Amino acid sequence: MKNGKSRAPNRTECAHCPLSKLEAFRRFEGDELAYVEKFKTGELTADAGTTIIVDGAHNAHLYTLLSGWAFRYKILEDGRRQILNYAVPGDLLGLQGSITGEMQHTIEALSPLTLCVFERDKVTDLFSKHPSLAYDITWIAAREERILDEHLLSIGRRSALERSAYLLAFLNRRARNSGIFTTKNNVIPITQQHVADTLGLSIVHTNKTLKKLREKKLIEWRDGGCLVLDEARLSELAGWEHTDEKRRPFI
Amino acid sequence: MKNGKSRAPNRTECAHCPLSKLEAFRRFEGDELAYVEKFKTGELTADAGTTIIVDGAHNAHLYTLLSGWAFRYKILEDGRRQILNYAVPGDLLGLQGSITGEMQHTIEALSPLTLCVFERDKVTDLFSKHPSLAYDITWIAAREERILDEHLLSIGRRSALERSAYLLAFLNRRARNSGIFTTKNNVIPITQQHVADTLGLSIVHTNKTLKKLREKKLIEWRDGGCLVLDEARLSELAGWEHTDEKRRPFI
DNA sequence: CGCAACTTTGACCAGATTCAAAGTAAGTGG
DNA sequence: CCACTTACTTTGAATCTGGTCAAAGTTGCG
Repeated sequence: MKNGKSRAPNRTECAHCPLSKLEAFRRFEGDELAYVEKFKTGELTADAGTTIIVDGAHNAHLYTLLSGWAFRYKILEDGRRQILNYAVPGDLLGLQGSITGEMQHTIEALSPLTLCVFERDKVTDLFSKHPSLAYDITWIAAREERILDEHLLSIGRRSALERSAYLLAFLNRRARNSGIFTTKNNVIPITQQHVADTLGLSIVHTNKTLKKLREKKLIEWRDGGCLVLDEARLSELAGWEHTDEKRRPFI
Repeated sequence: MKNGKSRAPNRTECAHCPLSKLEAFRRFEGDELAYVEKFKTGELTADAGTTIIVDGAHNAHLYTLLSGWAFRYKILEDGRRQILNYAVPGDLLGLQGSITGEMQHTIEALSPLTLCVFERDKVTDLFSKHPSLAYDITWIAAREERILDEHLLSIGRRSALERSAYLLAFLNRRARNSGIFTTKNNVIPITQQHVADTLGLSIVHTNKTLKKLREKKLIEWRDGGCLVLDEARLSELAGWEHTDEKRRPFI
């Protein structure tokens, strides 16, 4: 568990938020932008491998991922780890710890990242003053639920090959939609250990399964991650039909 | 898929809601009660086995389970089924379909049940007029997320025996907290097929695993369901530490 | 009584784990 | 710049958990 957190020297103004320029995200209306600007109390950057939120600890903040990748996980006492989900730009982190603020999972940076920081205490104020933003937060929570439902279906009922295909199609799709892929780098920055811990498989079997996807020319493993060559065929192999998303809200 | 839905002849007034008398639930404050009373548009009863919400369909309603048991599931094209979660009194159903209202899972009655019916359209109004209730809804969504996280950890990383122990401890605990157990009947009304489909196991292996729990005198299988004899030891066997919940909100 | 749904058991098989070890790539300090 | 370390990937072999197939037993119900 590294500690590579630091306050960002220069703060991104919400008015110039790179996310709001992307097609995948909705625009702010009326005085929402001004409110969010006030709601945001700071910015944080972290290196890959940095732990952002620790399981069991109280955390007074909520975060929106501004750039980079992160993931959430839980571990059993003997060290078995289950990765629950991944975060890409626009995702809200830390909401699960609602009310008490006591987190029940750990969040770690998968790549260098930037976070917008919000005070948990101020959420009540947001709910009173900006019902539309409150609704967005609920929408975001409901969306995370739908994703977890999909993951549960995968881990519970799909074969190792189907699961792998699902996960990589899923991550590639999310990455494309959140603008995290540049023209130069379309690699999902995960190790095979991450894949294994997400899918409930051993690392050895994961490696053998990914080999099959490689042989089918659906993916390549390179530059410290996974390059998806054919997302559509991965989805098909997994039997996964992703729902088309309209512009999604973010805060 | 049975269709045993029907409008309840007599409607429970929120002022006399049996849930608000239970220790597990929070009380309404100020004019919340009056608002919820208006927000509720009707009541529905259904027999065990009735499908309440169908995957892929649009549903204009939200429901709160007033009495009985329900469960949510998804199926793959070839019929493999994954049960995602169970609902006990006080649980909100249908929120995941936010915005569009298009559901991505099916909800089925596990026992005879009663639902309070709300209009999805009116949620915006609720968010504007009652931030505290809006906050509750978000809290409920975040809580469901935490539960799904636990399930994911179980299915992904626990052995068949641990998984079974976890599920039964979990369901027993939820049942106790929601007042669904009477003094006479403390049986969780599930079949072994339900357990199998929840845990990602085959029914044969599920049966053999449950046998071990029976031999350890942790459970009994009777009266069309599972009687938990020792919830604490089940939790221990699963390596599951449930977090103590304060009074939880409901609508 | 007879059907339908569910539970139980045994035998065999397969997918996935564990163990072991070697190969590869990137990063660090001398 | 090279030797060394660390993290990650790859492969093979043995083992085991859990799946599939098959069939019988049980329970509730019309």
